[in-house]
Amino acid sequence: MSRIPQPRKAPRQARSRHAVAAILEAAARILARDGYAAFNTNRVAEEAGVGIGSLYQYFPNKQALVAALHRRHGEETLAALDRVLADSASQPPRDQLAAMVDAVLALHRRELGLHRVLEREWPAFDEPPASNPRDAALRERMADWLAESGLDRAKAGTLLRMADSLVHGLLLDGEPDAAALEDTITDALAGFLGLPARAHT
Amino acid sequence: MSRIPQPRKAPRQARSRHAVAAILEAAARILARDGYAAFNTNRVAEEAGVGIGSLYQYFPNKQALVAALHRRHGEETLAALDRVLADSASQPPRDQLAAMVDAVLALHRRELGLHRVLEREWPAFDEPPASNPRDAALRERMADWLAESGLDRAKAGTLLRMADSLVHGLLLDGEPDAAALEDTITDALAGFLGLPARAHT
Amino acid sequence: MSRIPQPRKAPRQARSRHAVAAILEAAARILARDGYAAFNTNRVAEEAGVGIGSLYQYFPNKQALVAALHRRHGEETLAALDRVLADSASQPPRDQLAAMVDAVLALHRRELGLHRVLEREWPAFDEPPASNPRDAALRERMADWLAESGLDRAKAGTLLRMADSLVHGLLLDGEPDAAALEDTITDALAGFLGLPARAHT
Amino acid sequence: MSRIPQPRKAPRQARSRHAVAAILEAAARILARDGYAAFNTNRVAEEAGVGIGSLYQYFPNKQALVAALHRRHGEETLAALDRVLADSASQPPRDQLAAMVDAVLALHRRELGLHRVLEREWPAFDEPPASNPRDAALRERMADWLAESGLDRAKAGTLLRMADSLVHGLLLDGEPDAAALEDTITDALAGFLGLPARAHT
DNA sequence: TATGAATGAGGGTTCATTCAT
DNA sequence: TATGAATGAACCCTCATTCAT
Repeated sequence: MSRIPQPRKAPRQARSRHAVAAILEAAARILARDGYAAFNTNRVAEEAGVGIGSLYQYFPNKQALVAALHRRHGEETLAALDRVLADSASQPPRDQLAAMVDAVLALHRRELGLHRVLEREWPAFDEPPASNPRDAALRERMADWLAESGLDRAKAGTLLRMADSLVHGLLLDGEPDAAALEDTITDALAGFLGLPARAHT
Repeated sequence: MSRIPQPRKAPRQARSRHAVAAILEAAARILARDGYAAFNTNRVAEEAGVGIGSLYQYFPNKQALVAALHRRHGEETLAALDRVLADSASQPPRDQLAAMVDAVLALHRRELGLHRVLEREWPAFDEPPASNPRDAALRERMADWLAESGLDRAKAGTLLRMADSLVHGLLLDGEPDAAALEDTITDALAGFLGLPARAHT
Repeated sequence: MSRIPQPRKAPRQARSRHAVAAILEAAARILARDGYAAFNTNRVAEEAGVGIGSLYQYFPNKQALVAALHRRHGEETLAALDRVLADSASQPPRDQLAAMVDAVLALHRRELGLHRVLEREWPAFDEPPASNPRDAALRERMADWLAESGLDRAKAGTLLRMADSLVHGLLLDGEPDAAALEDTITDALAGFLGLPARAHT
Repeated sequence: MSRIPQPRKAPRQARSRHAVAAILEAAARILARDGYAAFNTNRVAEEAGVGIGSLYQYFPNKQALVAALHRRHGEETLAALDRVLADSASQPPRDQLAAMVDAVLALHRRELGLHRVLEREWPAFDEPPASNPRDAALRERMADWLAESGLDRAKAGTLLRMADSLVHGLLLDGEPDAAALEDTITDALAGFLGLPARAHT
């Protein structure tokens, strides 16, 4: 119960890669549609159109499935932020921040149900969720951006966790009228960073 | 799986009230100490020194136990905020906000493990967590305070969820050096509310 | 995988004692009739007319079932030997030995199939089978008898293992014509102990 | 579950013979090192450096693997006894017997772990273990020796089973101080055969 | 009212075996 | 001929809940 499990073997053949993808898709679908309570390995295998044995050939246990989903989400987030930073290089920090919030929110809106479960019902692992290479890369990216913007590098970690918490807390559980969410979150993050308030709203 | 279950009967006799309290204590203890995975009704009854049958006399099912803990937490939060508002009636909004953040953080620091589980591993119920009388009262209190402080009443709901998200996201998963957490969260909330930044830190 | 499991709880009520007995009976029956391959906990529970959950209330796992059967066998053996020694106190060692062999063989003939499995298919536990209080008592009894008979106390352990091996090896796998088995085994044991050969055969 | 399976095909080419040998080696190694619980066909194939499909080309099923190991052991025993009888042709029966016991014990001491499993955890087959050509040859050899030594031919079968039981029962489960095991077993066998006790010990 | 023995659906995981490549 | 991905029956065990006492 101590290590976050890794995929058992890297799928090398085409058939395998397809199976792994199908399993992950099915897992995400079930998690999003029915919640963690309905998420069991037999169901995932069935929904993936794969034998239960095949599932266990690529994932050593149930947790590894969820871990893989998490990993995928982290990678998507990293890619999105990189894109945003590249596209908004010349803008003032306040606007860059807003653009990043926009991007992350868009990412989460795409798979609301899944992220709700991923965030809220992740069965407790021992390891703090933030101690993986993806999150480290994310932190590094943010720290660089903060420095370039004349802000405090050291706030990167807290900024990320703050953003994550707000996205999940406000988007996932929020009322459906959460239209101005981008502004809401951006204002809060800006407040934390000490950026000036928007001119007027 | 559709309604949040209520306690089956109000304990009217002294013995009953004692049993209910013991059960709730045991539940909180197990959740805090061992996590949701170890939280099962037989264990709770045993730890409470009560027969499993008795547990089901006061709680219709497992979820009702967790719901009761949530309720208790909501009530403590409400009481704490009331106290803070009464004590800081004459201060500027920024300071009142900081005092409230302090109080809520103190509340959570007291039972870190429990709140982590309560927040993160609460099995999905259908009902949005915010639709109960306690949360409504909390929202009302905040709305009143916002109005008195010359701010936007309508932001009460978002403010509360934001505060909750940040407390959990930063305190519960945070690094141990979370000393300046009060300032961090207060700054973010102030940013959201449009309050001026602190003079300097 | 290191300790031989003990019964989970001592059955205190009449109903429980009955359940435990039924489970043990069923386990013995299945082992004897169908072998270890067919011995699974669900089948045992079914054959015992008991829910699988009840089985696990009294036995922490599958091995504990087999261990309990072993224990029972050891106790029966001990009782039988005590009886024989009491009944043949005045006879010469050679005859006492023969009487003991007779008794043990009779014990095994009663439940041939079960003992075959118990002896041969016991899934490897880490603990050497002989390190339990029952076997210690058995060894003690034999050592005393050897001393009283003017023989070497130290041979008790080997004598017992030798007897056990021969009973199982010759009776359980033996040809059906194993009529003179008593003499065969007694002669071998007597040979080991240095007792004079029978007058004539 | 009714017939002891034979190797599916005799390996005629060099490559095949090598594969079969590697598989058998791996099987013996796993059995000796990790016990029957860890003995599964996929693991054997992997340890042998062979595809699981190849394993099933030479062995129709798992049992065939164990059967082959048994066969190998029988052949080694037969060869060893032949050698001993040839070398001790002129000695008295008692000494020849002791020499045979020595040889068999030496054989077993070489692969203690393996034989322990082979003897104790062999999953029940229907066929009595003694009804194969190797055992028949062994019995024949013993019967001839008994006759030459002026003893009862008919005791060959029992003698063999007795020897086998004692070797396994005393050596495999025995205490480490089993130094005098040769004498112990020889005395017992001599007792059974009616040979005179050793002069003095 | 309190108890706790009994239940059994359900779920994670293994592994002998097959068969397409 | 050799491979190893795929399979799924089977099995051990948990735990929420009931109900006879």
